Amino acid sequence: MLSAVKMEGHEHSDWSAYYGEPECYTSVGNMTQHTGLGMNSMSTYMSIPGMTSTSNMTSSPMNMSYVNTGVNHSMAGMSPGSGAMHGMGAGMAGMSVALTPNMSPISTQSPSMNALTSYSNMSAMSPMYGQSNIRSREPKTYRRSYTHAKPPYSYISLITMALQQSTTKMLTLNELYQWIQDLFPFYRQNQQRWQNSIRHSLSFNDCFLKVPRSPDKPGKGSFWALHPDSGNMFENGCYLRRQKRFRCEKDLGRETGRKTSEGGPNSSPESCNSNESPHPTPSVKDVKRPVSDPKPRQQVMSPAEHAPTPVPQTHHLPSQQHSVLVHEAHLKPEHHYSFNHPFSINNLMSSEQQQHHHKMDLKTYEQMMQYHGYSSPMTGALSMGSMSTPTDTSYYQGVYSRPIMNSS
DNA sequence: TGGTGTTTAGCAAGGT
DNA sequence: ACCTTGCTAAACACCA
Repeated sequence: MLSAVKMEGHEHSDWSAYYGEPECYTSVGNMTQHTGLGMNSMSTYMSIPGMTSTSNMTSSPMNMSYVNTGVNHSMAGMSPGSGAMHGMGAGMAGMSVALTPNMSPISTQSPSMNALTSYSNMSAMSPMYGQSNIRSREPKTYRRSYTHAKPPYSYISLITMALQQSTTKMLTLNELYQWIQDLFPFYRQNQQRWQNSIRHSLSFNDCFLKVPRSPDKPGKGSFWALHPDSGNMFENGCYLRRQKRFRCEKDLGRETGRKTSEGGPNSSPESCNSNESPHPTPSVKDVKRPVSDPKPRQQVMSPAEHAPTPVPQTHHLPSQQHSVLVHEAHLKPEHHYSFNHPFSINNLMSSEQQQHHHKMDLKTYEQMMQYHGYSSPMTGALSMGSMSTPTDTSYYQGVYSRPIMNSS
């Protein structure tokens, strides 16, 4: 299963270079101290001696622990009884089960802290996270900065997650940057490198659509959204690697003669967008893509063609564009994030946050659907919990027991 | 001028 | 071996 996942293998040297000290990349469902909700699932991305991915994945109710094998270091960073885990409440019972016996000191003594502990390292690298009160104890336990731990997600995954987490399902490039950096401190370094890759991914992959800004929302850069048909890119909600690359259906029809998946002489400008939007008028920019381009840029939605939506926005993005996406998402419901795969975004984000935003989005969605004359229940892009702003989504803040939103 | 967006190219890794 | 996916670098154009 995980063998199908490319685990940043080319960066193995990077990993091993960091393995001098404990390291554990973990994503958890909910780390807030006030609730046990959402702890039924969790994913761990850690390097643990003597652990194999297969051995981990079998017995765990969470179905996985992502483990780097062959790494010889201790779990010192997950020191049992660490004060960093103060306030971590119940509801994390499922976590310890996923750990192998050699992690028993942790799991037995404090099951609720297993996968969290090492993530506390991240508080050391950012003033923002360093403010966490749970960080105040045993500082020397957290020596290794998590900026070194590259998330197991591909850039496409990260973009997809960010977009899906967005209330409006659209983000500007800068917001994407911010979301990724907020969630993964690894990406606070070498920005030129990965941001270039992000831009490349956005432009290159059919699954991402560029949504121009509306005239009343001037600013730099367009919005980026997920293609409404791209819902199956990450089967079972696993964001590690796409099962299959999404390509525009119309392009696919023309790409029979394409030599490789990356480019072809047959991507005509009028494909793809023409029937996905009720008003298929591509912007000027999108019709200029060369014939050999792998991804014709006609997929851009023109904001002027979409009726404004009198829906209260929980995000700062243009409402009419939001409505467009919701509309299209409604036509092509996405289900891929309804799964609870360990590497799904559901596990990356606080489930409580998701629930909260789910409610918000549901309300918004219903209003929107009313406006547009739709009446179907929420099954599309808004069906997943979403976040208002990237700053709200900081995974680590959730880890650090920061009271999140509705702590009722 | 810097950010954004597009395109090309090379490479690595995994799957068939 | 070949194909596909993903990452990275780089060049270039456009625009606020």
